Amino acid sequence: MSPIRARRPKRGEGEGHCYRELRRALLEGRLVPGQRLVETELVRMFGVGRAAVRTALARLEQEGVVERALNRGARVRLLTEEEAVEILEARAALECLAVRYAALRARAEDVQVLREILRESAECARTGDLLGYSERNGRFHQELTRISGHATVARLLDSLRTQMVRYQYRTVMAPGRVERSLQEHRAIVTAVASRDPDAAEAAMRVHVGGVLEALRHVARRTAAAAVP
Amino acid sequence: MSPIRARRPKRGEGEGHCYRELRRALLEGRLVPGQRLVETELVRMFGVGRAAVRTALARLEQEGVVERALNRGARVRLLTEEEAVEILEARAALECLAVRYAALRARAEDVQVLREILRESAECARTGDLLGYSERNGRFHQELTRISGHATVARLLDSLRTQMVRYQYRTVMAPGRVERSLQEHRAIVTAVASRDPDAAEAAMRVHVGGVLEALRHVARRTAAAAVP
DNA sequence: CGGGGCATGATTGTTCACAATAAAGTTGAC
DNA sequence: GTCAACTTTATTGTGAACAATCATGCCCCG
Repeated sequence: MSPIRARRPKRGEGEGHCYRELRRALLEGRLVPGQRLVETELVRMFGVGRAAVRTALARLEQEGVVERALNRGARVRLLTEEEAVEILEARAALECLAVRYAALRARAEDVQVLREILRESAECARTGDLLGYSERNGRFHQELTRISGHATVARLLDSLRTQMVRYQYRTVMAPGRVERSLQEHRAIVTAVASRDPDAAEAAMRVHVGGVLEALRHVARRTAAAAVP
Repeated sequence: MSPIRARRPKRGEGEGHCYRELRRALLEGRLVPGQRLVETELVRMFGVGRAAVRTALARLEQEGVVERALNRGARVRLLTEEEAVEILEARAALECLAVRYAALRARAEDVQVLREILRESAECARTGDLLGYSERNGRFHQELTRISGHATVARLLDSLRTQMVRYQYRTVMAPGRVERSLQEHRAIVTAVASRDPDAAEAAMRVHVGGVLEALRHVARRTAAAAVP
């Protein structure tokens, strides 16, 4: 597919390299759900051995991003609407926990970073740059989990966010969703800045509730379009 | 180590077989944290190829049960007290979500199963069978997630519970913990039986709060014992 | 014209051998 | 006796070949 490949990775970093590259390709949308992942192709793409590709795929399967059928290879997992809702619900529960820790542990510079992302988000919202907003949205949540310092929740959230990649930017498409999302983000930052874990969790709960509603709305619209 | 091995698995089930067996050995305490997992030994133990062992280890690493260092192989991951607390917190958040769904979706027979586990737990508590109680405790939570019908949360909880295996039965050792745990379980079943998600979540929150406190207590005692 | 069986190709699961690396053990000098 | 450099050994990472399985296309028969 893409004959351009990075330099041949050294011994020992083959599997990790393949894993990270596959993950990035997924996040950047270069791999669409349902797409087959043929091992020999990945070998050519990443310049690693088949064993490395194989274990990387096993890891991605464990993570829930890829599904493998016996003797039939791996493909990018396709989420049903129910699964997307489930993942978002799990994310919600964990993001609430994370933001609580973030409020407890945020340093002044962390709040500065959040405010900067907020500023960029507002700019994107003003100019109608939905893709840019979606990217800032991702960065916002990622930054919050980083600030939380909660390694376990961070790991779980990272995995869940990767799985949601296909729906991520579709949820902000709902009319008026961007403005509400931005407001909700502001509320979260305010709570974190004042080191109030309860308020932070409450604000996050409102936010993820809004995202869930948006997702359900998008899903309904998609379903309606599919049955004319 | 254990030369007794199950029948040679057929083609295609090597990796899965190895993964499940390793996982079971971990849960049954036959593998202790810090223990090295030499690939050739596992090959002999499970009668599968080294490639299968390799990918199984990769999956277990992704799951957080095993850690691997470059060129130095895999070993059962050893949890610090902080990590144990983190995992328990993540579990708490997800168990609350799961029990909410369980309350919404429980059928009459599901409640019967829970009541039966409760009965057995009470018997164990009465006779002072801590190990038996710990096992019923595990079954109780597992059953709740099954009833929830929430596949995503079930998967995450399963993974987190596996990681906690070393601390699981130590938390119930705290004096008086068994009785409180049993009462809390009863409250959860009552809420689920009356299909009240809010009450179920609240009861679960109390329960996991108690477990967390017990863990912190045990950890403190262990730390005190380590520094005489 | 349609469908079942059969060859064919593509792709995966597995095995083996080999190179690379880190840990342990050994030797030797000071 | 101790420490450093070297050797040995155990174990992992990797590559290539082989076998098993699935998908595809074809042919022959009805």
